[in-house]
Amino acid sequence: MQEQYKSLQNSLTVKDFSLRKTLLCGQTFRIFEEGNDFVVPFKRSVLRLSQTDNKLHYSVYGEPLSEEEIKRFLGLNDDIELINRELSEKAKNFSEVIQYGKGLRIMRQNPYETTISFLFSIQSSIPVIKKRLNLLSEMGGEKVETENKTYYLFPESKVLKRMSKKEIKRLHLGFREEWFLEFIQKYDEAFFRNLSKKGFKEKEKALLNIKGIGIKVANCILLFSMNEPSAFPADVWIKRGMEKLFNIKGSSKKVTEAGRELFGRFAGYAQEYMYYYMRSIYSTKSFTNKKSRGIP
DNA sequence: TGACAGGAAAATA
DNA sequence: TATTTTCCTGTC
Repeated sequence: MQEQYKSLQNSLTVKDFSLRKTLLCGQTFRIFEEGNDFVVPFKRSVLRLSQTDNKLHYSVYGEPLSEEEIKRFLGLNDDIELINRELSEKAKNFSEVIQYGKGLRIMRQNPYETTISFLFSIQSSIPVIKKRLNLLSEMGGEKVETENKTYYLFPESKVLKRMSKKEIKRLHLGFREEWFLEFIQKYDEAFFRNLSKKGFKEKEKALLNIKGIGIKVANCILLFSMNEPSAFPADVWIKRGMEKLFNIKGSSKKVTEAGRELFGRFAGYAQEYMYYYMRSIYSTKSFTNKKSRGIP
């Protein structure tokens, strides 16, 4: 049993930041709501986060984390004023979309975990993806205790490599199962650490080489975990948005290329703003609830 | 309870 | 090279 650590509650001052939007805009899946708190496993720790106006409150369980690690994780180092200014200059009539999603940040997540998350996301709704990832973590991740609940870290590659086919069947992955089995045998955290040092095209090519990863998932991994803010994943919502706002339609590849061309180096932020905007306005599902509306 | 949501790969044109 | 078909699970 590892030694458990809990920090005192700390807080840091934030500007143009919405914790809720950032965590609920589809870039990350393993988030747990406890009242006003969000509990998020990260690295070898569990973070408890909450926000009041321009204060972000956090405590850490498991292993200690520096303030800098937390800021990087939540995209708090991004120059959001520069990004928003540049995006509204590049695309006409996009200010309303930016205004709507204001506070969203692109997170910097672990690429190994993010790759598995988006492999699981193929042809799946968010609640289904969450269920699979949480079950996988309970099966192979280390426990971290908090006051009222036990959480599980995302499993390491060495643990997943030892998992039996029978155990993996419990995830109900369907046609994704053979991609996952191949992935955990062939790849590990070190592969992604090395790949992260390369350029955009080389990263994208290596990701597309993984069975089960196409243009959309590759761009999700680049954007959410490989520090490539120009990546532009085109899912159904982005396709709807690009058609509605700019009359651009076509395959995922075509829409991704058009989005990167239109928005430039911060296209990923445009993508997240558009995703949030389209889902909030057009979704009939729970995403459009009171909670996610109009929060700072 | 059957329609529907959700991407990649293989097959086909 | 571009388009169509097939794959599977969970939800409402």
